[in-house]
Amino acid sequence: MTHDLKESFNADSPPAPAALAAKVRTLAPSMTRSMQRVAEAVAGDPAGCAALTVTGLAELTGTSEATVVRTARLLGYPGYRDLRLALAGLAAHQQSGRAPSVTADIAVDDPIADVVAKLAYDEQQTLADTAAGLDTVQLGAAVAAAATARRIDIYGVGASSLVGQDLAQKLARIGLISHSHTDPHLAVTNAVQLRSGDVAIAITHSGSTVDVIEPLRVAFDRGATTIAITGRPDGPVTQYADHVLTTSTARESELRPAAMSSRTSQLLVVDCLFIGVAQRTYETAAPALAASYEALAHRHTPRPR
Amino acid sequence: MTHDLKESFNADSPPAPAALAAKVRTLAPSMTRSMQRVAEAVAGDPAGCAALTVTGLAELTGTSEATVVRTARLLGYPGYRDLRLALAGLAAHQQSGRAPSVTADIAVDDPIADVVAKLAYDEQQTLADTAAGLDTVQLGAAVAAAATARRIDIYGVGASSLVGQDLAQKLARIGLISHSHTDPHLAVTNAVQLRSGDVAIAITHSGSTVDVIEPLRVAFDRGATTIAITGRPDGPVTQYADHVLTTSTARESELRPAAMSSRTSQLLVVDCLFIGVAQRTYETAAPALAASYEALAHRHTPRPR
DNA sequence: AACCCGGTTGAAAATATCTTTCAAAGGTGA
DNA sequence: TCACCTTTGAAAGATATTTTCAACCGGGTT
Repeated sequence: MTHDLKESFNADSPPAPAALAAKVRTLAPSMTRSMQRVAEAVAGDPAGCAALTVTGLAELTGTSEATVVRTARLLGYPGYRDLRLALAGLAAHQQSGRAPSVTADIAVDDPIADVVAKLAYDEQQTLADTAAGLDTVQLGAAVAAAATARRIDIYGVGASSLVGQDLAQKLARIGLISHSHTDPHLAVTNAVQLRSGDVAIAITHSGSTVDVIEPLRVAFDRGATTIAITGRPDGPVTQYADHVLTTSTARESELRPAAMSSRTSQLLVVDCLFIGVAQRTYETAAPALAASYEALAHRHTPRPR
Repeated sequence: MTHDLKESFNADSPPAPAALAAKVRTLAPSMTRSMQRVAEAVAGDPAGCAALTVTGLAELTGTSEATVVRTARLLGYPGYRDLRLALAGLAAHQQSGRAPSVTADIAVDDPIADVVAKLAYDEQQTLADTAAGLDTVQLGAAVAAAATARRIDIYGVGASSLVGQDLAQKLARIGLISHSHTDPHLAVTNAVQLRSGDVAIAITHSGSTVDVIEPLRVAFDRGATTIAITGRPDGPVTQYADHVLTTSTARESELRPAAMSSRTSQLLVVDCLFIGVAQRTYETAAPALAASYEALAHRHTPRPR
């Protein structure tokens, strides 16, 4: 049983081409120590690792062949051989794209201009990783469910609540009935009302925020279609999710909390979800968008005289 | 002597990068019949061949393993294994050469994968534009004011309110007193309380949202340091702003409302502001960040696996 | 035509590489 | 502390690659 589950988790993400570094970061928390060492080596020097045999890589990382193979499996490849091929591809890919020098962590004494550059670069990277790692099949399924939903409930607390509100705002603009819940009690209270044909969306970076999992579980039990937007596709929240949308996990530093890049990543996913829904409900979405724009016009001062 | 030595001696030791097709053509005449068949297959479909084992390629070309290895040697690789790695790299390289179509607008009938790519690309572009257009002097001044402020009030409505909340959340995490106001009446009511040494931040993409301008004006009149984060540096809001931080305005389409990219841009500015403040208040910010992280830990379920 | 000979080819053995198994080491909670 | 579960690597087992070597082919000579 557990074995089957693991298998399906690995299988749902087909051999990644360029999203490897992102995937390593996403999966790192669920790895054991030695596997992390291997993953680190692989992400750090794809070209170098591509030149190594299992034995070589095992020695380099101070682990065993078995661990190397296990890591390759966790990253979604059938075995080390295939990981190695992907690595070679990645290396070639990196060769063409220039790697800028702003990759360093943000330090306390960085001048403000550096902060801007590094932050912008990091967020761009996060976007690229997220896009590369997003499962379009899952996304498509989520879009289909949301587009035809009777109502859409969204759960998120902390930084994720803002993402939930953003989505709710946008969905409301195209005439869909959606609500973002922040209060865990009210969220559960509302979730009880859901039934088949409704959609519930949980947003949690950690994948293990109880305040968000609980309402999603209730919605799941009531027969609603459930969607999880999380950075931990192996986290508890996915238990109750019909569709899982994975956000990327960027490296964080002391000054740059993880919330920052997870938010960027979540927003991209949410935007994609929104656009997808807008496409499917174009007939009603387009006029609704235009109308909401019109309605807001008088809230602005007439003209910059 | 500018001519590349490596290239002229390519037949010998160095493994070919991407010039494989050319090399095949050059060396074809000196190949035997079955080797030509192998070389042809390899040059014709690098990606496909990279997926095959020696035996597979031998069968595909109707030859033997030995011939495949011989061909690999002739092409300059130590053996088939290395040819295969090069092939994988070549395939990835070719793959990357096609992506200029993402610059187009998002259409109603775009497949979901295109939506993801275009959206990610657009938001990356927005980030780059914002970073390039941000006035670091103004930012520095804003940071200085915020870092020493008695309290920080933030005004934003609609999509911008989420950005304001995001900033308030983060500032709270490093121990600063800040509040994000959404209700225009309450915002004004609170603004009246401000005085010199306080900071007021208005966030509005259009630069002319009355609900946001009004409280900023009040704060300005009361002597607080005022900051405007806007996409229209010539808009009415800047009248009452001591420091103006400009966000970028990306082109929008019917399906992609301006709110999307303005939000991305605003968030980057807000993040920069936050990091800047965190740097200046590092002594208190660092422990506060750590503490808030600790406090949240128990809100997650203990074991993710 | 029959024969020889250098070059070409593939079957199978030899080797290298990858994968699986399994028991010991390490850690965790009762 | 002990029992239990997880993690780990050594070695056995399975595949893939390389090498070996004898058969084969084609053309020129007797």
